[in-house]
Amino acid sequence: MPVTIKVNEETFTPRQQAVLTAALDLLVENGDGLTMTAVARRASCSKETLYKWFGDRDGLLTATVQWQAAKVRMPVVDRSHLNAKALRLSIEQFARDLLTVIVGEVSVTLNRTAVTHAAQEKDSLGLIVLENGPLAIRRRLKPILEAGRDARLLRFDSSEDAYRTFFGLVVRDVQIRLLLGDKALTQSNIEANIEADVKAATDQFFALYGAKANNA
Amino acid sequence: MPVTIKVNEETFTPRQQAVLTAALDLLVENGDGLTMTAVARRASCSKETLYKWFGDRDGLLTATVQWQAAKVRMPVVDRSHLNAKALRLSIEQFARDLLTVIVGEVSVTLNRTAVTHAAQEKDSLGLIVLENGPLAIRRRLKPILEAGRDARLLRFDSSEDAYRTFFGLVVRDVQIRLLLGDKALTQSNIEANIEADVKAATDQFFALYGAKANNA
DNA sequence: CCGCTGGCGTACCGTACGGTACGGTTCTAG
DNA sequence: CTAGAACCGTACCGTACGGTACGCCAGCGG
Repeated sequence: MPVTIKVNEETFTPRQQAVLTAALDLLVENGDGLTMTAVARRASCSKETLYKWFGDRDGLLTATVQWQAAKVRMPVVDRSHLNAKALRLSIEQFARDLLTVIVGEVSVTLNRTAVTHAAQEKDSLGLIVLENGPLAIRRRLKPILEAGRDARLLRFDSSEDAYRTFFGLVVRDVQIRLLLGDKALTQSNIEANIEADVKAATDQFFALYGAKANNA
Repeated sequence: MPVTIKVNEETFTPRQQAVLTAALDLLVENGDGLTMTAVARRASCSKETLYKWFGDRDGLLTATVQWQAAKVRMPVVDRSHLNAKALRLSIEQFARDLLTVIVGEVSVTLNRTAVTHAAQEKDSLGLIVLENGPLAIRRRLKPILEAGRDARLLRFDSSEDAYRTFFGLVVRDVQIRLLLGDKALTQSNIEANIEADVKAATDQFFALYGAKANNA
């Protein structure tokens, strides 16, 4: 019952990772209709093993989400020599990574699962996704923004506000529409426009927070 | 089995509305742990009646979501005489309404339910929420934006892009964090800042799309 | 007063699924 | 070769819940 909280570098054996992969696949395919029996069959393992390793269904779900979420690694941009061009490229890269991740099928599935979970006062999954999603972005983006400000390339009072504006400009209504299953947003449809959207968002961000207003 | 699709003005009797209210209350309280038995008990009606009226569980859920979603009515702003001040007030009002709705407990619950539903290729609820949420905003906002453009108060190529930017600037990361159950966002916490956020978003929107850049 | 319809309450059924038990098999250690 | 651990496969149990059946009462037209 007291499932060992997998804090951070919980190392899963390859076999366990295979199980988690199977679980994730099932999650992506069948939505939250994830069955212990189904996972066991897909992973060619016994249910007893599942319970031995992960405690219960929630434990398996948590491990899966956590394990996958931790794999999303935003590239760290170096903020050593910051000129205008480098800053812009960094921001743009952030926007690109953010959009690419959010649009991905895995991300949509994970977010849906976490939201579902949060709808039953079991907020553990929600917190994990939150931590590895928006908050991770924030942690990584803020230093860059502040470096930009120190270099007089950006202008803002609160880096928190700047980050949230950035998030809004990039994500817009895409994520919620994907979560709600908007058929008008096909994968290919979005991916084709990612570059344009990234550029637009970056332009807008600099228009709002650039030290000198640039009317692109 | 063929649940009659409640297209639009499906008039529910007062008794039925009471049932739907009960269902909505349970949804808000217990998340998606909505049980037919629980609804019947709460509404003091029999399960048989529920099935007679709504067909099955999904039918009840759909009716509830649809009925509630339809109650969210954005005030229509008159776009007869558009000066800069009136336009700004309209936009601001939109931002305020949008944020207020999105932040509300009912909205969070409905969106969570719809997302959960969408996670099981049953996208009906997702479509309903989508239709009455983001898309409703879009339908109502676009004419105003275009009127603003025609009056040379706004400048943009695509009203679609302008709408989406507006959405992003207003909503930012608030909705997804609420859906994921972020404890740092308490109801009161947000509501206290709504006015400031609304003003900031409006300022930013006009900075990006105003005919003349105003450096507020 | 009689019968009928609508709806309440409850008991009931079937099933799906979380969780457990157990026999059989492979692998490793000594 | 033997003992034991790990694990697979499967059968099994308990329960929760969607959905149905039925008995009962209230209101109402005749």
